[in-house]
Amino acid sequence: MAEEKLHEAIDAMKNSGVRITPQRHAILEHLIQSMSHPTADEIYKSLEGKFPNMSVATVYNNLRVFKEIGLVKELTYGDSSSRFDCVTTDHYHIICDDCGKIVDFHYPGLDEVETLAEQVTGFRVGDHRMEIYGKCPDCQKSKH
Amino acid sequence: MAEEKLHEAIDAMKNSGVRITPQRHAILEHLIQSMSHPTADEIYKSLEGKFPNMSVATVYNNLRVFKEIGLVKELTYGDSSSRFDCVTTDHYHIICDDCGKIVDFHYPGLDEVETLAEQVTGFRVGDHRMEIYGKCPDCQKSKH
DNA sequence: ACACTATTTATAAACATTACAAAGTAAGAA
DNA sequence: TTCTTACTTTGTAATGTTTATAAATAGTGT
Ligand SMILES: [Mn+2]
Ligand SMILES: [Mn+2]
Ligand SMILES: [Zn+2]
Ligand SMILES: [Zn+2]
Repeated sequence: MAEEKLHEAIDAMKNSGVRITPQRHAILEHLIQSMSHPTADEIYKSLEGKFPNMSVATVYNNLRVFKEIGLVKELTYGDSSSRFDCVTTDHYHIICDDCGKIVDFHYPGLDEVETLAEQVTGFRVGDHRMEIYGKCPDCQKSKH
Repeated sequence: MAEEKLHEAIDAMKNSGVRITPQRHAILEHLIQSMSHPTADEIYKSLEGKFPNMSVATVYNNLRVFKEIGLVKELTYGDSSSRFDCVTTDHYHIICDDCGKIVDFHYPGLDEVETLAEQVTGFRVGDHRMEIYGKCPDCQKSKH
């Protein structure tokens, strides 16, 4: 399943004329296998073992390339650094205020809100984003 | 109306034991009168004339103070710098992809989504955020 | 006026991200 | 396979926003 997704991603790169380098392969693999929403630096650190000489700029460069060909989405929250999501199908996120955990969460698109916004503001709507904030089950248990 | 809002803000500061300084007064006044969502640096630059010696740190410090006593909200988008909103009643924003314009937009809270997310994820939900992206009327006209 | 504390200022530091140039490499052509 | 070339990686410097720090300043209550 993850294997399959990686192959699809590599095909997408070939079709876009983007070269497949060992670094790109590893970054994609990490994104797909981790099943999380890592920061550029987390990816960089997780690949230190395999690529002791890889530059952090390479991670940033390639995440941008992946974004451009639609392989990943960038998630920008208030905190310092962006996170990256290789699940590009529409979904929302719910985020723990205490520990920062990010969990995927599906819901039909908010078409009504988009339509109303279009009517009220005169904008031509293209997209929207939504996140929900709260306390995750683990953090609810700890009596802090 | 803006005058009134400023007075309310000053009262809130008094009640919170926060001193009223000329800088704080000016920052609040700018936030209220501009009717926009300025960055810290935009506020800083707009007050250069009146306060040639004001430090940019003062702007950041005071925006944090205002946030703590609930006078402003910080808006963090993907781009580099935070924006600040002195309208603290619940509302959403629609943002132009081309020129960055931010327009307020009212809609009943998305209670359904919050409830569903709570059930599906086990999180205890506290809050949510949503923005809509599109092309503003002005940018639609220009044939770029 | 005095004392006390909050605030401002100037500056340096932190941090994520991008820019740049030189060295290295993937991929197609010969 | 070897060659060629444009793309990629690397190392480092630069950028831009925000925070930390310490000394100077200014509100506030006595
Ligand atoms: Mn996700
Ligand atoms: Mn607003
Ligand atoms: Zn948590
Ligand atoms: Zn616009």
